[in-house]
Amino acid sequence: MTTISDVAKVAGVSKSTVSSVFSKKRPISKEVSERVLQAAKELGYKPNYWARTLATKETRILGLNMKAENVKFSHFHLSLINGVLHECNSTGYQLLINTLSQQFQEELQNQVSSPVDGEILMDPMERDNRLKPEIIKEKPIVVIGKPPKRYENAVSYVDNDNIGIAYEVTKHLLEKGHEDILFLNAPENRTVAKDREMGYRNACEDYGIKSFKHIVEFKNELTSIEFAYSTTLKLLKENSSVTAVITDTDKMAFGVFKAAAELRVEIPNDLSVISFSDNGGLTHEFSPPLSSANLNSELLGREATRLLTELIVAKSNLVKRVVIPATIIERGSTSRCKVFFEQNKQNF
Amino acid sequence: MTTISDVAKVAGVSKSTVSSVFSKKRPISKEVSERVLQAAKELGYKPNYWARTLATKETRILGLNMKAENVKFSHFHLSLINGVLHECNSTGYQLLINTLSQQFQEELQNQVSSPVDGEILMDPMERDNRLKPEIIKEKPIVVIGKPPKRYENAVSYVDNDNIGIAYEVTKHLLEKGHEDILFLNAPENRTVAKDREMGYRNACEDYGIKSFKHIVEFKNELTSIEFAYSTTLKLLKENSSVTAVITDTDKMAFGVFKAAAELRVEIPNDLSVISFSDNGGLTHEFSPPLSSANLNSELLGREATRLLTELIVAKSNLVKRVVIPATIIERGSTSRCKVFFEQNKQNF
DNA sequence: CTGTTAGCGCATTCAC
DNA sequence: GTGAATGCGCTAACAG
Repeated sequence: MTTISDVAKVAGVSKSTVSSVFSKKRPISKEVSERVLQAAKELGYKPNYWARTLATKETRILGLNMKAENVKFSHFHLSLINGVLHECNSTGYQLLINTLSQQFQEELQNQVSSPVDGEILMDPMERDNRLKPEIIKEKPIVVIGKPPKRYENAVSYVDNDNIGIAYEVTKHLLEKGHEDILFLNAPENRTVAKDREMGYRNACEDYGIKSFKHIVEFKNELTSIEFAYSTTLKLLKENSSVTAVITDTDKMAFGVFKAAAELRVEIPNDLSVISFSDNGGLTHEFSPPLSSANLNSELLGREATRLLTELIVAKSNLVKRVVIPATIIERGSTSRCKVFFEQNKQNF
Repeated sequence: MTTISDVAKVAGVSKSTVSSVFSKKRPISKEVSERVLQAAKELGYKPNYWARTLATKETRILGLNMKAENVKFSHFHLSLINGVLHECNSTGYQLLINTLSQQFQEELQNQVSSPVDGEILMDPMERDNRLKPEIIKEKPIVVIGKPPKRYENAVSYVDNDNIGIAYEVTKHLLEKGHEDILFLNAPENRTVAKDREMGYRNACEDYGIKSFKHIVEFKNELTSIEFAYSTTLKLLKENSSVTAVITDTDKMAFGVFKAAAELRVEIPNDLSVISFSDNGGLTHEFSPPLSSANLNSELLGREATRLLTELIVAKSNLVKRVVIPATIIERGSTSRCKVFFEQNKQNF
């Protein structure tokens, strides 16, 4: 490996001159500059990333931190990353993906400061040990999704309006005449769960529905499909008054479809199904195709990155927030409530 | 920022002792170790990543290098990355995604050695300036796909058996009685193109077909969909003897479907279509669903990572190669050749 | 088992 | 414009 000293020697100049030629941080005469470049080329010299970093405290690397539990990228992550990379590319940052388990990182040998200038945190949890006052102060962090309540004013984040989406999704069903809507929400420890529950409840209340007792939390022993399947199956058997289901993800919806098929309940005729997110990119795989909200994940990624680089460049410790709009896409798994319209036949 | 010296001072020991407590690279008495840890905790100390790297020459970061032109991750990349991350996770590496344009990286201010221990190179091209003798010798590199011929024995790579897949795909059509098969191949500058052409030609020859003149290279001014659309349209108009099309990607197949629809040519009755790859994850979006090869991209990513870490750990400069199997998945866009079977009716 | 010393390769003062 | 000296924070080799 050739170093800056080698180049300096060959070019007959000092190390600091070579440094300046590459960094362009102070003017160098054209003549000297060319001599240095020539020497560098001959020796195959490139400034050493780590040494430079150690001196400048800047890595020009952005981090994307995912919990190792969900190390599998879904469709949601895919387009989110596309958004992130798009921004990185235009600002000259590289992206470091960190999916190492908390356990691994906490082992003594692996305890190291992070090699990034700032970090995007995905999938925030209610109790998330990636978020601590010490850590937040160390370097810029942008959360994607809603941070735990105690950090809401302490950390910047980019999120959808989950309360609003949940409201709209529920309203979508209510306006089709559904009055008994099952809501299969995200696990309780995910920060989105509360917002979505609130949107759901608000909509029900606004439409005079009192039976929003069907909120069910996901149990971690089962996969989300199994959970949705067993819960739906049980409910449909016990309580046939349920005419619509809202699921947290398209994966969950698979479980609902499976349960419905088993009981010969037709979708959407007998049961409407709609999902909050199209994380898995599976909406088209259903028959009928699954109605869902579109969370605009590419924009989520883009704005998070933009915000992060802004904080880095400005060396700012401001706390900012960006809300990304979401839209509902009807695909065929939701329809008017048969029961309701039969009961109210005389009114039409 | 607190450093190792601060901790050493507070704990009343030397720097190297503190270092060893964290790295565990030499035994430290329990008593001292606890005192150091205590001090570290009080001060909020973590070893500095870049200082450590500068001293050890190890970053424990793997690079994934994509050309910036195709900075958009497709489905193919998604599962490939899942494979890469899976491996990273079990070996404790982090993943640095580098999509910076060649142009950016070549500007003087941005010239830096790479911050990774080794790199995976995607989408190799015939003339690829990421592959040069100097670079290859610097640190371990694993190419995904086929490297340019002159580097085939100089660099490790993981690839599908593209000749074999192309042969099988073509054979698949030939055995259904198709004798005039259009092949919309990848752009000439992509290294896969030659292998696929060879497989196609071999199959045609083995089946006594001489009209394999329909190989068409993609022109860069158009999108692949436009290219496929216009080429197919033109050909179907001029030369209706074409009864089957092989496309490089599922995206391309969209163009074929579009052209067919416009001419009221029915798929698969009048025209069979099959794609080499399901890069876009779109195969199910077609009606009928698109038959295609499955390139096993997750395995591609996993094996590439495994190979790379092997080379890094062994400090080896061996050149290795891994071939990942692919399979053909029939989905409905290919069928027996009507023309052929009508012509040969008497034989059945 | 622990301390001392000497770099790792670069950027950044401060002189000239 | 350029050079010399100093330090970034850590590990490693040697010594005890």
